[in-house]
Amino acid sequence: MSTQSAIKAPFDRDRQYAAKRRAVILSAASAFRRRGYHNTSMVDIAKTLGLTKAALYYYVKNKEEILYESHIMAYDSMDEVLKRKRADSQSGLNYLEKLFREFVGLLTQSGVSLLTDVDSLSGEWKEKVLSRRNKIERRIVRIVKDGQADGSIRAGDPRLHVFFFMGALNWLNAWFDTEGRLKGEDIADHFVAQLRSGIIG
Amino acid sequence: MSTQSAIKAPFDRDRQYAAKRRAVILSAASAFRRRGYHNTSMVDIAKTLGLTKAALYYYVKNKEEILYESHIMAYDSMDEVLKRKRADSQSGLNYLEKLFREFVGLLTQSGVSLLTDVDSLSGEWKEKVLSRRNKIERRIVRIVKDGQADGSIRAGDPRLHVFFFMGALNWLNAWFDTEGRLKGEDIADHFVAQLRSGIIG
DNA sequence: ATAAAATTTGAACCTTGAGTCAAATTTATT
DNA sequence: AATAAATTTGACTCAAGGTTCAAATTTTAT
Repeated sequence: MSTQSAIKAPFDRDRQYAAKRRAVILSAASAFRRRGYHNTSMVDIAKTLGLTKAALYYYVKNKEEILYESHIMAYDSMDEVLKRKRADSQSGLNYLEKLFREFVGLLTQSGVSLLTDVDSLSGEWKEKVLSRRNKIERRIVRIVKDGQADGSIRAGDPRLHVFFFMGALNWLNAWFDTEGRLKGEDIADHFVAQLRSGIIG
Repeated sequence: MSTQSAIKAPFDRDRQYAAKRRAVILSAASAFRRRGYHNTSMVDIAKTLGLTKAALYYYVKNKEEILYESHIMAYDSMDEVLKRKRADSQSGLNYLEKLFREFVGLLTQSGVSLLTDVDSLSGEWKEKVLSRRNKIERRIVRIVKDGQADGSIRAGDPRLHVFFFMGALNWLNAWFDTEGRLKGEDIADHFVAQLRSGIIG
């Protein structure tokens, strides 16, 4: 046990730390989504976790970093979906449907939130977040274009197609209530259907 | 002129005052939409109008009142559209298309903004704004139901139909740039088409 | 059991920005 | 031109909340 733990112990420590840091960010992100960034104080975030304001600074440089990391986490999740679903694309439309369903799942099942408070980030951080968002948006636009090429998606400015249903996604984020009677699966079904018939070729 | 102006003068004063107050709110609303409520200071608002922070308080009780009034103005505009378009409804779908086009017009042509910072309002004010929003939402849900009854709109939870395309509207509000190359009319055409095919019966 | 490292805290500090107010300035009235 | 009313301002107060840090506490390793 001694040689083992000598190696594992610091590793576990790091894992503990990382897990706690992650918890801080996830908890904060959820509050940001519900109440907004500026309506959520560091004290609020700390209290939710049973900590003191000061303790947060052991895990995080400042409040802005929390906001930044919540954005990054959301985009990481989306990237993961993008990557995971890449293989099985029958047609552009089919690919898009699958993606959209997964995205709705992220927002309703997992605790992922798309945040809108990008303007509360400064300089560098803001740029990074915006560039991540643009990257994803461009990838989706690309898929729409492919769908238009293979005839599965109807003509029209692909960016406008994307803006339309991405708006639905962002708005979902604002009204969806985990406790509510509407179940995530049902919403996904409905949204995918509406996406599909809205852009089918 | 003397008897006339004796009557008109105070009236004109009031009009001046009201016009200026309105300018304060519109200008602030535009800033709120772009940068967010909390990222816009009273000094910012004042500077845009060539005034000093203190002068704003001659027109407005406090910052929150500005946010409240911007919300109300937006909903007034939407109510006006709702009322104006009521008469000529062929079918539920047709009515909805017209409404949606007008709404897109409000956001792209007129300076109207749908704001999301409801949580920065307190108690009474928050309730009033939410009740206005719900009222409009219910009216639109009602139209969708009518459309389902007359067969012009396809089945499915009407609230989800509404959430979907209202999301597009709210999101439009976030990305649309008055200076950009996309013209309001084109967006309206595209969005109406997508709305239509997304929910047609 | 003890020392070292990790974690958390209480009590301050500091900055930002909202709101106030008496005085100054501008505009309207006679 | 003089006066009154309306409008704007500069200088200030004040509270909220983010951030810091030395000390206290808890956890881990020997």
